[in-house]
Amino acid sequence: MTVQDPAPGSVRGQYANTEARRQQIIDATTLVFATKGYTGGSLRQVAKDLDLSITSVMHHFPSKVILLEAVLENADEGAREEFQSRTESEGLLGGIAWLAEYNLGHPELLRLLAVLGAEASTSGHAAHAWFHRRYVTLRSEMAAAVRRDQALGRTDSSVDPDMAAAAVIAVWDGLQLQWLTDPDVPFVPVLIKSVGVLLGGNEIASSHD
Amino acid sequence: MTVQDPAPGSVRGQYANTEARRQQIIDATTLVFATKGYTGGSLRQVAKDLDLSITSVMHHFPSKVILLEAVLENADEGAREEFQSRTESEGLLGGIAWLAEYNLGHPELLRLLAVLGAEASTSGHAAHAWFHRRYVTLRSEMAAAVRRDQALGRTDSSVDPDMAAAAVIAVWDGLQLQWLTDPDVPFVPVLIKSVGVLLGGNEIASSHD
DNA sequence: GTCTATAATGGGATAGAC
DNA sequence: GTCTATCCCATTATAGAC
Repeated sequence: MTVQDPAPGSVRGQYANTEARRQQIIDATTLVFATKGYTGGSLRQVAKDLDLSITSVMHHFPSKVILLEAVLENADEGAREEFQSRTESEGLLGGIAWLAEYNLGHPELLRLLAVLGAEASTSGHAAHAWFHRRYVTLRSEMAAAVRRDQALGRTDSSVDPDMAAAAVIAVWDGLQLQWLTDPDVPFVPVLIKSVGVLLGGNEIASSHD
Repeated sequence: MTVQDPAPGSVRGQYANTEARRQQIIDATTLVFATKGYTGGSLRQVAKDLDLSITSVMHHFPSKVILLEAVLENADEGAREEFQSRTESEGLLGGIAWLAEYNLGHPELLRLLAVLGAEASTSGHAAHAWFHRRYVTLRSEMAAAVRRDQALGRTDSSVDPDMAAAAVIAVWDGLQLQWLTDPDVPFVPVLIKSVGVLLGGNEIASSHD
């Protein structure tokens, strides 16, 4: 039982403000970490962007690491559910096509995950465990989607689901990085085409030509 | 004409030491930047690792940015030539297979490029131009290799060289990141398989099964 | 070519007033 | 919940001794 768990019927009183502030801080920090990284980004910058004092920021998030975790959770939640439902109804390729388009509208989240993901690849990093777990989950979810598509006859059964999952996530990450570095790179078309090829089908390739 | 360009016949005298020191500093900095990033890495740490004073380091590299550029050049030079010659003689897939194995022995360089590449995706970063140029060059070299393979009949002619180049680089970068985060990920097999599929051939797939 | 010393700036975190 | 003030440590960079 905590203050985040008010009695039923409560309007949360003063805590409504707190929730709004927390979200403001998370949003501002997302931008800062996305451009400077975790080690390079500063709470001072976050506070300045929000016209707050650094102590106010630290009132809501007692340490920089705790703020980092909140930022990561927030970044990943956004499109997860919609992606899952699209993947189930339209197949993996359909889900990916939707999410790719969605991502184009949120470059700061992409950059955040790219920058922090690379930074956190060293085992000592504050966010290493989070990203490790994220990749494991992502690969297994995507492999499951491939198997489902195979069972439904939407994907060639000769494809190895685990290999395909790792490869699809890899092209995705890699193309995003190229696009973030150079916005002229045709992110979505190349991704769709590549995923189509990796999943063993070329129906999409022909419908795209 | 600079001090790095001594008269013919010269033994370089005292400059031999300088060259060795420069390389030591570059190597140490590579490790530091690879784990902490550019903004997060410090010259203090570099100096400490080498048992030098920070001013000695800054004597050889007047600023942190200049040191960064030296580190990047050094990181990328290593295997470039061998990769090119392998690609010409054995085809793109052969070159990639060799380089992938080579890279497994130099995780710190991979991590450096991954961390800095993501960090430098924002246009204001000190190394942004370097990575932008690197991607452009890489894509065009790889597209040329695909065209050469196609002319020699080593690769399906229906493959779009530019798309394939971007996709191959992407799987590569993406798989490396997964492998850096989790060494259990079977980097080389998945890469070879994926590149084979992306290049339109499945001869390798069958020889691998 | 390498050192000590120092400057000026910016980092995370804490204490206590209101 | 937000503030001011403060602590202590790390950063890049420069000047000058040897």
